[in-house]
This record gives sequence, C-alpha cells and structure tokens, in this order.
Amino acid sequence: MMNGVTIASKTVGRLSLYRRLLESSIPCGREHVFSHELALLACVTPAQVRRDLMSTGCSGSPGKGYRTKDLIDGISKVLDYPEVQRVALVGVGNLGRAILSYFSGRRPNLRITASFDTDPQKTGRVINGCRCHPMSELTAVLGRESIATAILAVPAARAQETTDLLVASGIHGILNYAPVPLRVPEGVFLEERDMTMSLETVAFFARRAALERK
Amino acid sequence: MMNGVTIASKTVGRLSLYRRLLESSIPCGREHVFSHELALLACVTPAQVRRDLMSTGCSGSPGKGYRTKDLIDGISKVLDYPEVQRVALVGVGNLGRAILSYFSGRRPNLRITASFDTDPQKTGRVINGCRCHPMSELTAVLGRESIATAILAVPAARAQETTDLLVASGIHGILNYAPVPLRVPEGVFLEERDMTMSLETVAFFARRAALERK
DNA sequence: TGAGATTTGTGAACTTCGTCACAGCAATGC
DNA sequence: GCATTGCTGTGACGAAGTTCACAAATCTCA
Repeated sequence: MMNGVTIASKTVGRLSLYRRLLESSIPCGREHVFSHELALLACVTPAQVRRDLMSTGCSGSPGKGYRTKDLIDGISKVLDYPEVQRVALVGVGNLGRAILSYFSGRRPNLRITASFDTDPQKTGRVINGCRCHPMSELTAVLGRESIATAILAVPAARAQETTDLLVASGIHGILNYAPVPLRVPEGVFLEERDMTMSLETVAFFARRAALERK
Repeated sequence: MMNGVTIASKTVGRLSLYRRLLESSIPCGREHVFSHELALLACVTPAQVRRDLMSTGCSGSPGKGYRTKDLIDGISKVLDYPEVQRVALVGVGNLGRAILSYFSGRRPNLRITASFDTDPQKTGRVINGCRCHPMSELTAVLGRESIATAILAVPAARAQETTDLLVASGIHGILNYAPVPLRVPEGVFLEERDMTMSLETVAFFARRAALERK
C-alpha cells in the first residue's frame, strides 16, 4: 500500500453512505450525532459505525457523540481526491444512460465526464449531459483527462476486449455491470455487479423464505 | 431453514453464473468439463468451483471431470422453482426500464411479469414487454400472481414506504437499487445494490492503485 | 464536587468465506 | 495387472469482516 493505512473495501462503501446520510438526513440544527443514530439510518450496528469511523481518524466524545461537521470532513478527507476525480462510462445503452442520469450532478468531486460507444448514432453527441466518444478515441481521451476509473456497461460479448483496452489505457478501477466476470491484471481494482446473479440469488432466498412461512 | 441444507448466498450467485457459462461458453461437443476450466471462465479458483458444486450434489470423476449435462441439471434443481417464478419491478424510471429490457426473455423460469409506478403517464401501458400498474394495485397483483420477489428502483425518498408496502403484500426477497439502506423484518431477504457506494469504492481504490504505480 | 448515566474506543471472540493440500480414485500406459 | 498420472472431494487452515463486551472518558445534575 502506498501509505501505511489499509482500509477494507466494505468500509469505504459504508463511509460513503454515512457521509450521504449525514448530509441529507441529520436535522440541520444538530451539531452532534451518536453512533447509534447513524447506525439506525444506515441499517448497521452501532459497533460497526464506530469501527468504520476509526479508519477516518475522527473521534467522538462519550456522552456527546461525534461532531457532524468533523465526520463529514473526516470522511471526505479519506474518500475525496483534492481535485475533481473523473470517471468514464463505456457502453451507452439503456443501462448506461440510466447510470448517467443517476449520477449527473450528484457529487461535484466525482464526475462522469466521458462516455464511449460503438454506435455511430450515439458518438459525437452529448447524452445526458455527457459527451459520447467513439471507442477509437478511448485511449486518447482517458489520457487527456487523466481518468483512472471506468464503469462498464457493454454487452457480454464485448466486455473482455473492452476491459483489456481500458487497462491498456491506464484504468485502475472498473465497476462492471456486464454479465460476465472480467479478467484483470493485478493492481486493477474490480467490482462485479452482475444483475442476473443478484436477481437469481434474491429469487432463491425469497422462495425459501416464502416456503418456510407456510 | 426449511430443509436441512443451508447454502451460502455467494454460492447461489456463483451457481447461477456457472450454469450460464456452461450453457453458453462450453463448446457444444464437449460432454465433460474440469473444475479448472469452469474456474477460468468464472474467474475463480478451481477449489472454489468444486466447493460450490458440492452443494448441488453433483459429482465428477477424477481424470474425466463433470458431465456438463449433469451440472446444468443439478444446478437447475437447486436454483429453479418447478413452476415459473414471477418477479415484480417497482419504479419504471430509467433504471427500471434498463432492468426490464435486460431481463426480458433471458431465463424462461424467472420472469418479471408485473411493474409498478406512480406516474399516470406510465400506468396502464405495456413498457418493454411488461404491463405497468399503478401502485394502488400492488397488493392485489402480487397476490393474484403469487409474486414473492421484487426489484426496487424508485427514488430514495420513496424507498422505505414502498418496501413496507411490498413486505405487507407478501414479498420475501428484495433486490434494492434505490440509494438508501432498507429496513426489512426478519424473514425477508434483502440485497443492496447501491450504485453510489459501488462507484465511490471503485474510485477510491483506483486512485490508490494509480498513485502506487507512480 | 461527586454519583450516576451514557457513549466511545477497542481487544477478543466469533462468523463467514475462500484457499491449501492431500488422500483416494478413475483412467491410461506399460 | 501394476504403476503412473491427474483430478475430485474435503478436512484443516487462513483471511476478512462483524459483533461482543467492557474499561475509560465525558456529561448531567444535585
């Protein structure tokens, strides 16, 4: 690791959640929060919250809780890059557009600034506030904008070749919505979000729970 | 548990993946597969594959591997309901429509057969091959079609109330794409798929990996 | 100021998930 | 038929993630 501190990937995800909750769901007047209040909002245990916050260096005081502002700043110091961190989206189909419209203007510090597609109908246009480039420009655009993070939403058949291209172009983190597992070299962080796997898992346990109830 | 066998949720997800790979990526002539071949396709270790397959009851023979057909049947016996299992989608926005078009006609045994939305522009119409009902009909439709599984893709502000309604209407499994954690009673299986958390996690580790490389 | 109530910070236990490594067995070659 | 090869099935181990539980710290109120 670059600096001495390691931080678990699940913790990073929850920190992002805590920050959102602090910004949106804590009544404005409140200057302090307790771990059990955040826990309730985040649907985790208070111990989990405290454990996660340890890795930000924030500390609260017994009896009073954590200063809301300190938490937001502390979490941001861990999660945010000093400058804007740009993200690329590859594949501007139904899902790609949903992702674009979902993220547009959400966090000023983390922005999808470039998208790519093979379809000439789409390339050259601005879709959901984001310019769509042809795949041929991928390497150049990623380099120019120093993009290290990509969201992949292309058809299964194209997923691996696209990944290889992304990696060769300097991408170090991929969020994969294509329904195939990706092969990436060491040093590239990969998060798989296969909807089929998710749905089939939920369906399996739903069935089971429904049967149990009978 | 209803029957004696417990099965880990991650294993269920991977079994679904193995089946897809067996159906699509194994050259038709091949009657047998080795665990290391499946492992390569699924991007996991051979030991993981064998471990997962244990819970299906399938067994292979040393030197020859697993019979492809046995595996597909064995996995299906675990994952599939004898009848069609119906799924509901709540929230037919950008993401909802992407989900619908993604799943339409994919697995005959697991089908999204009803969708719901508050927007009167959408209700009453068939969108991406799926009838969209007003929320007021939710309980009735889920009951009539005996639906126990739901995909949630509504705005954050509506997510918890919608969940409560789903649970009250007999849902036992929820796949949540709304960007808030849901509170569900025991006995309801919940899978959270918050895109913001995922993206922020990937961005964090991408940045870290990129810095390390310098 | 001191007693009591409450919450933090964290070592230790526990749970879950994945990997190792090897005994045992089917197939093949000699 | 015996030795060899190479893969399966699984007990044991290890890593990651979560919860427990309690000492130490702060606040409240008399």
